Amino acid sequence: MLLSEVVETSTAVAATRSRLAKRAALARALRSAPPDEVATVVSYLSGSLRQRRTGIGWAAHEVTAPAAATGTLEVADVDAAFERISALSGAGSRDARRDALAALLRQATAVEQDFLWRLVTEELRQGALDGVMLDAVAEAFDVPVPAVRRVAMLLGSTAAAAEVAREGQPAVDAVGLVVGVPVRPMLAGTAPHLTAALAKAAPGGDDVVVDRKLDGIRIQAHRDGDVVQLFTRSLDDITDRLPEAVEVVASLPADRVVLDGEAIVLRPDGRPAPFQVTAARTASRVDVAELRSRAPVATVFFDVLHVDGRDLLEQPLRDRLHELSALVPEAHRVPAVRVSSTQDAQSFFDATIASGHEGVIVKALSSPYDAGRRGSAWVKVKPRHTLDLVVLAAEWGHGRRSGRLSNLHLAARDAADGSCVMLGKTFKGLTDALLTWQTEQLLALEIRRTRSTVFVRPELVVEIAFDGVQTSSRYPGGVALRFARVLRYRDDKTADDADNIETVLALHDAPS
DNA sequence: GTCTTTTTCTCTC
DNA sequence: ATCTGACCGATTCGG
DNA sequence: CCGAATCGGTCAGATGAGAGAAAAAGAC
Repeated sequence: MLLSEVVETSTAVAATRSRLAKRAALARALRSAPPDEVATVVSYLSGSLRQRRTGIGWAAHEVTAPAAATGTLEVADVDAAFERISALSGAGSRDARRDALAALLRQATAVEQDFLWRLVTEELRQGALDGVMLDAVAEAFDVPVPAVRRVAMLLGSTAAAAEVAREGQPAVDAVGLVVGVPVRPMLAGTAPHLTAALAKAAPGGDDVVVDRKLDGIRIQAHRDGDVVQLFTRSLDDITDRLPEAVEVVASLPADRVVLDGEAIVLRPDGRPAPFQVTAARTASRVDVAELRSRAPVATVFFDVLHVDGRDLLEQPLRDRLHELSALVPEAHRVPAVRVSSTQDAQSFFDATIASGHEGVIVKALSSPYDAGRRGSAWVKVKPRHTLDLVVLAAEWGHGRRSGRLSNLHLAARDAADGSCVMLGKTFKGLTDALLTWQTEQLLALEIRRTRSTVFVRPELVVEIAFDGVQTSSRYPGGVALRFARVLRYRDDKTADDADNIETVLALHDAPS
């Protein structure tokens, strides 16, 4: 299949805002793709290359090449080119990658070059990604959407699901969980407080379990006999980085098992280490033995998807938890309670926060393991902090925010001298109306600008919600806000009324 | 030529 | 990660 | 009973923080 056909489809998809029309256009392209190219076409038309890492990013935009007059590039050639590029490493590999990229771009027309850049940078912006593509696969090959969703979950990608779907429903139905092949993890929705979470997860007052939410990294463990593998939320294999988790899985009284859980570094007193400590530990690939002795990870599980030949994905959580408690000792299970009242849930939440943990996840006991979407069977609740901060600057937005000032630079006050201490940036929580309003206000306060940023007199005060304060080497106060988002502007406050840096530092739990 | 610092990318949340 | 706006199917409302 | 308004579930897109690894660039 020609790349130009894919690009034409993408253009058609981008041209309409209707999801049904996008789906129809995508389905048409999938039907005309040859069998061995379906997976690549699905990948490209949902905004991703097939290669997980290419070593090419924003900096490679320096690379330019004259455009070809006619589109003769085949999808398979593009995939092969990126396969070669992603295999390059060692000294001089950056230039080798850029040369290979330039060679590819020379074969592409101007519109194809643009499409390839958007693929490489993961910014296709055609209004359809994996979710719409999944519907399109179902339409193209006349298979029910839930069946396609199920296969995409089991095989870990919609591209792999499409290869099966094109063979028809019997092939789709024959797919089961394979121990060793990571499953897309089930995700949780969010709620502002417990009452809302309970209403969302158990609308009819159904039974729920409340899990402690640990601030570590998600781990999916597969064991087939002596072979244990660990995967992250994005299905990266990190088996070699967490030997202590491997040992836990290897010690379980089952031969073949798939578990879902969390790895987290705990302090000697059992309280959680700051997230940065767990993140650094789980990201390190060298000297794992040494790191293990300094920052051992605790491994705890909260779900089980397979035990000795039995797939449990479609079983209700109630039954899966029964299997989990029979298989995994309590020390390696996430603390959880079954609650019959909001008060019980609240006291578990309060105790969880008091012990230093992140929050809770409310789960409907009747729900199957439904991966890939952020449904309402699991709902997370975390406490929220707020501060009134001064706006120091704002950056021009991109895409649907272009022409408006979007990303705000935020600062607390230093009471000693009235100066401002920057704590981070945020673009979240802004409505279109606020975006327009703040652009006008900030331009009136402008003192200087760079290409991307407008700096202003520090007079506007904005109320910011955030999850916590973390150690920072980038910002002058040595701390930064985690997940900052705008709640509202404080027209009633001046910069002198904004919160002080001391207030922020008091919330900081320094790593030990 | 070797060691240190900076940049870029990829990953977690 | 969080958040807003948009799309769409289902349910409720107005006449 | 039919079309319009409203609601709830999802999706896309805009862009945050830090840390490690690898390669490039700088210092001498």
